[in-house]
Amino acid sequence: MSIEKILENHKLRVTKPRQAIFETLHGASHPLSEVEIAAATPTVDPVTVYRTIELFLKLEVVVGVAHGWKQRYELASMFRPHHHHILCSECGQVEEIQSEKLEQFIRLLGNDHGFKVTSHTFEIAGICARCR
Amino acid sequence: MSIEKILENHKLRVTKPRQAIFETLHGASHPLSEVEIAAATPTVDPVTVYRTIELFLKLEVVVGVAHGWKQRYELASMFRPHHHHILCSECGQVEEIQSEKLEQFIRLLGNDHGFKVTSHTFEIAGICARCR
DNA sequence: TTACCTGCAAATAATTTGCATCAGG
DNA sequence: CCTGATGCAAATTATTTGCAGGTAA
Repeated sequence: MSIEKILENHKLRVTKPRQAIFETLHGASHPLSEVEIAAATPTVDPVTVYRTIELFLKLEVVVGVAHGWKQRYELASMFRPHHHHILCSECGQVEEIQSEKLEQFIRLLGNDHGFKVTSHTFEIAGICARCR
Repeated sequence: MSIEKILENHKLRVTKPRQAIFETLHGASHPLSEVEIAAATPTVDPVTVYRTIELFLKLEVVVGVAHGWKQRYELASMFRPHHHHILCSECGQVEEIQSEKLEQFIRLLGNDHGFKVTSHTFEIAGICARCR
């Protein structure tokens, strides 16, 4: 599924700025703030960055990520393999977690509250086998 | 463990503004932004709110919570029964989730990777019953 | 007393809004 | 075309900084 297809599906226009902002996010190795996105996409007016990120959030093309004091943004799982992380607080080692059981559990949890789950954030910290 | 004790343990001063901001967070039924905290604590200068939230984050008295477009803050689990949030991306409504099954699931997931789980972050977003 | 904190003022930066124009379909 | 999207300007709001005075320990 491409960003162009998604825009078309929602009867929205495929424009240069939207593609440029998508490319910036696609090339990023870590989540970015709006200001960083604007700085990395100088051909696009910062105002348009705000409007586009808001749009991308609605379309679930990007997701917000807690980043200490502030919030940052990265492409949603649709554009990256969906996974979570488990971090060793001793040695800093990070492992990826993929668990269909977990994903299913989360959907059910939402159902219990009458919600249709569209996204989630999930990270674990602990002590890895070697550090114990 | 009280906020006063924590401040003392870190050789920091127990002041009215810090207690007032703590009380605001303690009385809140959902995560608040800095501006909301400032508005709910009119006896304290907004500048002090910023400085205090930053301090509380360092002391892990509060934690950041992703809230759609922006970031909000609430007391850390030490001060509240452990829970997570489910957010309606339409109307912004927030509900708390408490599920011992989920907590257990997370511990098992860590075990699978050889980790002893010490903490985790978990938030869901979706569309609530009313907005559907 | 004596640092640490706070409030105030003011600078800076972030975000939103209105509107004329542009361009995708 | 014709409507949605963009850029520009400008307003508004959020956040940071410096400093003088206040207050907890």
